[in-house]
Amino acid sequence: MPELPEVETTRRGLAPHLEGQTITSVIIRHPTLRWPVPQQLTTLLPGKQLHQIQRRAKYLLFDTEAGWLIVHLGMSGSLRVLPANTPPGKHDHFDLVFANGMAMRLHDPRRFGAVLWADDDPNAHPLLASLGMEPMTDAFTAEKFFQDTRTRSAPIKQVLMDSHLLVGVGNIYASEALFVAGINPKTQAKRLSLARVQRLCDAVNITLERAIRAGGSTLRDFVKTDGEPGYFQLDAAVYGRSGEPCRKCGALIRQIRQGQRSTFYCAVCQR
DNA sequence: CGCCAGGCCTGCACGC
DNA sequence: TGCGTGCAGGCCTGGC
Repeated sequence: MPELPEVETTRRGLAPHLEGQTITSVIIRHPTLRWPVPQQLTTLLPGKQLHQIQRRAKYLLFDTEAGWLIVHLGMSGSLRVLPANTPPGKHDHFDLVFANGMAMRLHDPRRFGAVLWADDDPNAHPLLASLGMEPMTDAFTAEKFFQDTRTRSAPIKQVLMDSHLLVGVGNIYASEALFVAGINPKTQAKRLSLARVQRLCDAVNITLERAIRAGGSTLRDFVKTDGEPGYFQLDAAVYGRSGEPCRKCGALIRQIRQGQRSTFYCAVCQR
């Protein structure tokens, strides 16, 4: 479920409730998510303060006095803040409990998510060390992405989702950004001109920023006692609109398979 | 029942 | 031999 905008919305929703709070206990109900949940969290974290919540790609980074807790939401994960004594549901695998009586609870039916640990620099963690450029930052430039794609003969849709080049663009936003840029998802990455790469990079930033803004209205949903955390509905231009008319030209939106993933596009607007 | 789902790592085959 | 690259498989559960 979560793509970068959802992860960033989660970060912004959690931060005001948890930053500065002291951790009193850690509850691991399911010891294996995508990878084993480090057992030592239960002894490392109690008594330690949570300074700040940061984000790198789709990883949430919890800066604590003892080190860094790293959380990835996978495809079905969500985090919320609730009273620590709230009875856990079937897929509530992990709690961070705080001195103020609240807990941050990880819910993840498919268990593709992860809870990891880094003693110091989380960006040096093996899973984060080789990540590519962060969109919506100065580090993300069209010139660099242009250089990086000169050897890539794969379709631009798939290259756009290569986290070693650029992070945070998942299956939905890859289709959306390519529509905004007017680029056919089947185009070989290395055949795009610098000007078109520039348009694509702008489209990635605009698409993600717009989705994050849309997520702002859901922030209050991160604190409540029951129900689902309520991710926002994306107002997609092409994603999931197979067979429906393009909002720009009226042609029917097409759905194809690329790398075992669905891609949606308008064959008229995207060349 | 089969198929689909928004992530992302691993391992394999291939070509330079 | 050692890489970068492209591709398939796999992890799980739930909804249609």
